[in-house]
Amino acid sequence: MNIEQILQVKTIEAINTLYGGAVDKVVFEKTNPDFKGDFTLVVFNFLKLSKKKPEVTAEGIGNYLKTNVAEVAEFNVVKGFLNIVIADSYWLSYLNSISNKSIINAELPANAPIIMVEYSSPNTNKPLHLGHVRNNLLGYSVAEILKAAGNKVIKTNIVNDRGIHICKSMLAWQKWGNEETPESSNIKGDHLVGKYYVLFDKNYKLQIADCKMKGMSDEDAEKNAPMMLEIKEMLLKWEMGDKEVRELWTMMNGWVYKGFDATYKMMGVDFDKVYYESNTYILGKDIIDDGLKKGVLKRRADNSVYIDLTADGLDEKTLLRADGTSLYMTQDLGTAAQRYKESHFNKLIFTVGNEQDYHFKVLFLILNKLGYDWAKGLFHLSYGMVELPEGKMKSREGTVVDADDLMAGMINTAAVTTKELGKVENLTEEEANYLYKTIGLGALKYFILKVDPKKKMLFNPAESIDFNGNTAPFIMFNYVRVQALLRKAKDSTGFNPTAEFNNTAVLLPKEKELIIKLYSFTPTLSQAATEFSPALIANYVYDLAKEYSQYYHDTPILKEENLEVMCFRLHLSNTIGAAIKSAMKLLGIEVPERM
RNA sequence: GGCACCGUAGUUCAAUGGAUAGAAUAGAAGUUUCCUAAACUUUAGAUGUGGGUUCGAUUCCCGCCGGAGCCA
Repeated sequence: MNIEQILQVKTIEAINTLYGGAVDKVVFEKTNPDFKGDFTLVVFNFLKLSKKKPEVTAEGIGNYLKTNVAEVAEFNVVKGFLNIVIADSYWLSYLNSISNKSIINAELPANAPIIMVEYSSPNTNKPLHLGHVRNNLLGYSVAEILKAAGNKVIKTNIVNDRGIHICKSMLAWQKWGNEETPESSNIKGDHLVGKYYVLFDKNYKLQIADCKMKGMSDEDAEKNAPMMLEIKEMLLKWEMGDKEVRELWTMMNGWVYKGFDATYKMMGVDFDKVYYESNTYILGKDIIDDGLKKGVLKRRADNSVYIDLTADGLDEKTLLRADGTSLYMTQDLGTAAQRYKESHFNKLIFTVGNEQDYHFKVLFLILNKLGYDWAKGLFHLSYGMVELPEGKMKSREGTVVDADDLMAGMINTAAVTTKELGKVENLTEEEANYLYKTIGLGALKYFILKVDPKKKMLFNPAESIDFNGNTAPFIMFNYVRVQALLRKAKDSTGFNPTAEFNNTAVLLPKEKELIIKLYSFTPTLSQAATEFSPALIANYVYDLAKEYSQYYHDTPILKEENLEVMCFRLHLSNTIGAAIKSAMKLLGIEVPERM
């Protein structure tokens, strides 16, 4: 049991003994910095039992804890708040117990829950943009966090590689491509395909305008523009397995995958299993049959199949068109079932933007109504859109922020800044380039992940992402300072970070704060895992780095004359450095050894 | 029209129903013969609006205003 759990148990005991009332749960929170104490209990909830004033109740519980819990050094009461001070000796032995141990358990228990995390899921008709960047970083980080919290994680990606929109770039390439390839044009494959997607749209719009001139309505013009008819025909051919169309499709998708791989690699994300919609889009019809049999789904007079969700406050949802063709919902029902069959997951997390909240609500509801037990484990990790100052990104208006450009820009800014600060003197070119990449991409990842996933966030391309203040470079900087201290200590004093330390001196207030901060790593990790929120880790690691930065500024470490105290401070620094590195890893951010 | 979401310093972000609403950045003023100043210190500045529940509301409920989204 850790100290918090001891306090909880003993407080329940205290209330029972003193006031004769049963409480099943009490919560201690961290004491507000303006008051003396480490943990605080708010006693207002127990007044009904104690039938005494808040101050008297708090005083009673405080006395009980002080007598019955050895680690409680003292306490004070302010109104209904009971502030508990834990003895320095406890915090010192706690630090000893965690220093040199990995703060995250690498070993998974044999019966670890299986969690499948789906993220990224791009279309193969255009390169990745800032919205995908948030998705990828979020999915990857959540997977890391769940792993660290003791789950077996399977990262998956389902590539949307078929459909009418994919035919657009294919048709444009056929018409105007002149056999252009990534090699011949020296354009990254996904960008080359994106170029033809845009080209399609441009010419299609001209045709629509032309049709309208000839007197068609808006709707008819869009439906009957020659290029629309052509891609519809192409899609039919694709579905019938037409050799020429399939070959073109295979070739162009190949270009895109090569491009995506490069982007994923740069971003530092990966997948255990990749699905392709071209293999899964047929799935789902057996579920429809099952649903019809069970009477959960119904057939309309025109032969279309639907589910009535009006009792749940939703609409009637069509699941099969009158002509028997399926919809997105149909295949999503099928793929979910297929994945369960393959992996027997306990949970399946879909990392998808909040514009699809309704879709997932319906999807989960249907699967639950069909009586599949595993449907209870489905979760939509719904994240907010990334907006630009002028509003939502629109590919048609050319306002998208391209993922590759963004990352390259960040690395470049990191290079310029690092050189300006004169920090590259003793580095080889290779080391310098690694440093620019680490800093630039770290800054970008932190900038995105520190925001609560549920909330929309704003990105202003005109203002470059900061490297000062609440940023990854600041956090890295504090890690680097620790490493510099440790190198020097090893050279000059032979400091051994794996040895136990002794410290009989009284802890400085900041030292105690730092140890308590380390103590809260584990609860923060479990909270981040239950809430699927890397932002909690980001905020935590920033707080830790900031506290350490103040400590480093105010407190001599290597210059401390008392050897025992110096040794303790080095241990503390070392442990904080390790915690920073571990936390950053959960965010998918590497830290440099020097900067 | 129906459904769900959001509104906190100039700006970008925090705050399991708890104490005087925290940071960063931009602004003002300082700190370097001292372990890496991408730092540290001081200062000024915010809960859209009106009700309700509560000992206590940024947080929960209702109305209004404003913003973005999904469904036909």
